[in-house]
Amino acid sequence: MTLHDVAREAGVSIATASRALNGSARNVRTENASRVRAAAAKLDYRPHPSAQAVARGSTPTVALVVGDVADPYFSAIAAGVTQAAEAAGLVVTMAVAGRSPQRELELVRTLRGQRPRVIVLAGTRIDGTTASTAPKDGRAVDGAAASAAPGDGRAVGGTDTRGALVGELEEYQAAGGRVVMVSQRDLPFDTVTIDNTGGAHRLARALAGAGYRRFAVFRASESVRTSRDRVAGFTAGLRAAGISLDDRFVIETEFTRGGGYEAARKLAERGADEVEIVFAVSDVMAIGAMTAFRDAGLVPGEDIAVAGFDDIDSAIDVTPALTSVAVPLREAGQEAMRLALGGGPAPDAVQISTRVVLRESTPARR
Amino acid sequence: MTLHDVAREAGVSIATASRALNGSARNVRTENASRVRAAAAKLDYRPHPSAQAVARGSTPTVALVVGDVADPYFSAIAAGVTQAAEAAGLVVTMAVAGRSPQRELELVRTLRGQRPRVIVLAGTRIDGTTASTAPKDGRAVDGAAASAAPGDGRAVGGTDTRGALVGELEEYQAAGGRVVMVSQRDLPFDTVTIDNTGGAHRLARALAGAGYRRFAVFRASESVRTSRDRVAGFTAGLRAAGISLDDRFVIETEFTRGGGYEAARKLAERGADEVEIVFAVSDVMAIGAMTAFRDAGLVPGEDIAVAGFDDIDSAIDVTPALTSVAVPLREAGQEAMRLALGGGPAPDAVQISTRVVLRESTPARR
DNA sequence: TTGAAAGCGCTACCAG
DNA sequence: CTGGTAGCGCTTTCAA
Repeated sequence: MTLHDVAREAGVSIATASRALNGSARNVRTENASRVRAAAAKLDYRPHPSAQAVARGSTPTVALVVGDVADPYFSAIAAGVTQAAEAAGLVVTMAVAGRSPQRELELVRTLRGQRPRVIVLAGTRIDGTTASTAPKDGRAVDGAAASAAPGDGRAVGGTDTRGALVGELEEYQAAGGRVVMVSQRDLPFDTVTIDNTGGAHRLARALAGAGYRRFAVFRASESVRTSRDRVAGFTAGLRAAGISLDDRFVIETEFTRGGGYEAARKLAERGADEVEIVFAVSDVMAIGAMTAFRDAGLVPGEDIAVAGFDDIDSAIDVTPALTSVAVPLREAGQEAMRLALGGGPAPDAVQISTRVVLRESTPARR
Repeated sequence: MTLHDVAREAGVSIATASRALNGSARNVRTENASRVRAAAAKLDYRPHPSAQAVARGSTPTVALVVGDVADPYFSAIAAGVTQAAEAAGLVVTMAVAGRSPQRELELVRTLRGQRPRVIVLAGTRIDGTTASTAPKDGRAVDGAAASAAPGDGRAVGGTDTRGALVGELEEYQAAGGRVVMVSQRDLPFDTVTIDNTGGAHRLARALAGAGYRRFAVFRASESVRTSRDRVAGFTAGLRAAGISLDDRFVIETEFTRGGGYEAARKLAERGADEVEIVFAVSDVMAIGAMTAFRDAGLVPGEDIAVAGFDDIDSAIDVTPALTSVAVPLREAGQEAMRLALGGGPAPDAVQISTRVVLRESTPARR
């Protein structure tokens, strides 16, 4: 079952057998090649990837680090990466960072040991690698100081674990590995980003076009870049349509279903007559908000319109169906592999575009 | 950066360094051991898993085969497996079979090459490994003929690819590997199953207890074991409560959202006055059904009650919130690892229990 | 306890 | 084009 056996069975040297089975192109006489293949088939030979790895110095694998497999956000990306990787003959090894920067660093270290061809980091949507367990007071040290422009939020991220991570990845890259970040820009690696700003911009214009004038926005904390970008794009879109957003109706809340519920409850409580429509920066928030409105006696889509962002599956399951912006996460994953496999020089970047989907939660006015 | 360097730095032989860092227990003088560890730390040494693998003959990994990462059913299982595996210091490599038995076989072959410690197959919920691409006429040959009792549905499954798969896994197991199947029983491997029958049974009793008497059931094709089990459990539960199910109201449809919609549409069309409540064998079907009822002018939860199975996230996002049976998929994944890691002799089995969750879609009657 | 050395299975360089 | 053969980095007898 080893190459040795195959070679003997085929009556050639082990070197020839190796070449016929794996090595570079046509340097084996066709006849010999087929004898080897026959022998391999007969003996049910399977190459030993680890042995190949130690001999060549790298494994035909792509290491994928996600925050949480069960989160549709990550699993959609994972699906894309897996699909593209398998098409390229690469096996995916997946690790879960659980939104902890330390864990992420640890994993990258371990994974590097496996000598994968590619490392893909599908980070969270929070600034500074992942920030949920990071100190909130901003005194964290950022390892990649040179490029940490003040005010862009990158300073969040735990005492130097971010710097260590970047260092680790840079070494890996210098040694010939490919690194791709999904939705984390500003790092010296290939990057796939999502067009949050543009999508929100177009959504705003579409809603303005549908006749809406008085908007409310439910957004997450400033440190959530995704939220920030979406709000920025949305505001700009409104402005382009000649509409201004009243600060009183921009409500900061959690980036969760509960957050959306809470914000809507508050809004309904203090009287929502002045707003015709709510834009929540994510679908789960929007869905929570719809329930809250209903609980407060307002019928979503009639008394108050609601729009979200992400176009998650349940957007069409709720009543009324939710207007949203579709984010092709799976494509983002595929694109990440394309970047990794395409030869381009390292710090390359592509942006995945998003698409507005109007549904019954935002009926055209009049 | 190799063991060699560490050994030199510590002034010991490479063999000693190996023993100090990885090998079996206390056979190294404590002083030497700590010197080696110090050297390793100083040099930032990272062992090369592939080299270890080729030397020892196995990798500290668990190979996980799922049908589709983006499907919450699989991603929840994957999350559990990953969590437990990481806790045990194992890396997970994931492969996607895309519901094709051939692909699954191919993957197992490839994965075996990696010499993983464990192989976990999270099969589909269809009989015969995966049946979607299998012939429908039942003339398929089943490789594991001996145990293929007629009528238990196992005959479905593509010309011997199932037999080949079993053979492949048996060889692997004989060579010391551990195999665990999730939700596929009747195979000579460790198995984690979901208590579909019991859950459905309890659901039926709970609904009977809430005052319901006239039931309809939306089920999938007979070849979908999950559906079959749930229907069987449900029927038994009703019987236990002294209720019988009218065959006219057992509707076979697709195991999808669209299937649920279609079934409900038909039922509403021919008049649903005779039924008080519909049990759909999955939540997605139930949700589709709710929409269809609404489209037909019936208010779910008022004019007609609806219950599902799985307790997917959106069960609480729909209106009214859906009564369902929670299936702890993540735990199933963890349990799979526990089986694999626990020493028990191979064909062991555990069942994951399910829990009824009553919500507004099935208000108590009167 | 420790070191020397024989592999593990495969690749790739070097002569032929 | 092909066959030796020297590694790849690590584990594990086998003596010492």
